[in-house]
Amino acid sequence: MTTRNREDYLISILRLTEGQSAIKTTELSTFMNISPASVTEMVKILSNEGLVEYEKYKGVKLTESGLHVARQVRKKHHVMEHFLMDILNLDHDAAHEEACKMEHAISDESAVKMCKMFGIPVDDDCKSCKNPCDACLGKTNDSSKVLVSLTPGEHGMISHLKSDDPDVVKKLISLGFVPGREVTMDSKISDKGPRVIGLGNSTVALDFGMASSIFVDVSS
Amino acid sequence: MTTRNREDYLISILRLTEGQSAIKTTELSTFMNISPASVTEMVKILSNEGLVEYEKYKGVKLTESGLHVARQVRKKHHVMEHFLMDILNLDHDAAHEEACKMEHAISDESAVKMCKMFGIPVDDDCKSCKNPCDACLGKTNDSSKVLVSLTPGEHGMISHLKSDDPDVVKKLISLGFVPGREVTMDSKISDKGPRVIGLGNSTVALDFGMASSIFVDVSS
DNA sequence: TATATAATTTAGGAAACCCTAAATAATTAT
DNA sequence: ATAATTATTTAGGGTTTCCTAAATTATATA
Repeated sequence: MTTRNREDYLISILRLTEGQSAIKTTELSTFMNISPASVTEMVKILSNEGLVEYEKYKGVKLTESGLHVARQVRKKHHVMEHFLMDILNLDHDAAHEEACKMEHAISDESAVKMCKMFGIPVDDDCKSCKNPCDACLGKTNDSSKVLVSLTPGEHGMISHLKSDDPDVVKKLISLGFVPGREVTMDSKISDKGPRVIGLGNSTVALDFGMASSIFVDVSS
Repeated sequence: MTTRNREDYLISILRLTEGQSAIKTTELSTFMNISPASVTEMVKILSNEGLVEYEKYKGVKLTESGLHVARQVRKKHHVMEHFLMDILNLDHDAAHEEACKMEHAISDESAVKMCKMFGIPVDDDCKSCKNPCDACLGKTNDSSKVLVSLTPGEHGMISHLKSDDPDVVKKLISLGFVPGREVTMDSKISDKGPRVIGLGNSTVALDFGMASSIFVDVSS
């Protein structure tokens, strides 16, 4: 069970070893603003716990398990920072500061859920991550699917419309595609082609762009 | 500057003194699952810092300033617990557990923002609080109006979200409707019909229910 | 009221981190 | 290659919290 402190050491080491293979304890000490002596002491402990590889006078680097822990924590940092900046509107410095505390308090599970919920973009951790979380892959928790992605026969209720072009939304509404209505995917010509959609008793054909602006909660 | 630990002591004392005026160190010890000796020791420290009143063999109670700190922390606990349960779908026990850690990591400011964001109902702390936060009063900013009530062309900043259905809030957040963001009422189909809303560069159509859960500070 | 029991506090110690100063190893310059 | 300099580690201490065992005070019983 790694403590807050140990986690801080690990992510700092991760940060500094990016690119290089190992760093000197003095570098770490400067980076973390902790005396060289304390760093040496801690690094020996982390080494005993199998989280880092350390050779006297040579340097430190993370082991596999240390890397795993560090990445986990850093991912938590990113999620929290995102939450604080984009949802609670803190400025970057304040968000970073606070995320440094939160990253140690949030559970793995909650962090993943938050990633999913906010559809957090790929963070650098996941570039080299063996099993990146959904969030890092760009998925979101929003259960609704874009209409174009439905297969013929699938149906559901329109949850919302979203487009960069206001005219598209208005046009859709004027066609009767309003949130709450039932739609069915009838058929499609091609992947990027128009879609034939069942809407109430009528059937409407929409081009790909329009159908990409409709989000539906699919019924099973 | 109170540490995590001290904060834990304070909220435990708050919890146990509710109703009574003072509690015995042994009670605290049982409640916190910490040895009586350690509690006595800590209580002396808290007393020196002016956070509790303590008389040997008599008992402990919070001072004004201790009460203030304890309430602040407990408010944070409630907000986090709410977030974890209603937004991230943790069950109560897990949420409580995790909130016990988060409550020490989140800043006062962020906690207030979260209260506002979720329009958290009055929590018991604020009943006797001298300056309860807006969120606790349930009065979410007089000046804010429900989004559905805006007339086309009106715009403003989202002040908070509030709905009886946690899924609605979640969905709104995942769509980008978070406090602080600018929204414009574009058009409405009918009184109880969906609304077309400008959000950043995109335009979204939401059904009446969703749009009724968004509160905005209208700009003049 | 005197004493047995229970509650509470003091004493002494341990673990996690931090620090400064002194010692030692590594590096650089002559 | 050797001395001077710099980097790193060891030594010795300090703080915060925790614990167990022993001492003390309060309470209850006879």
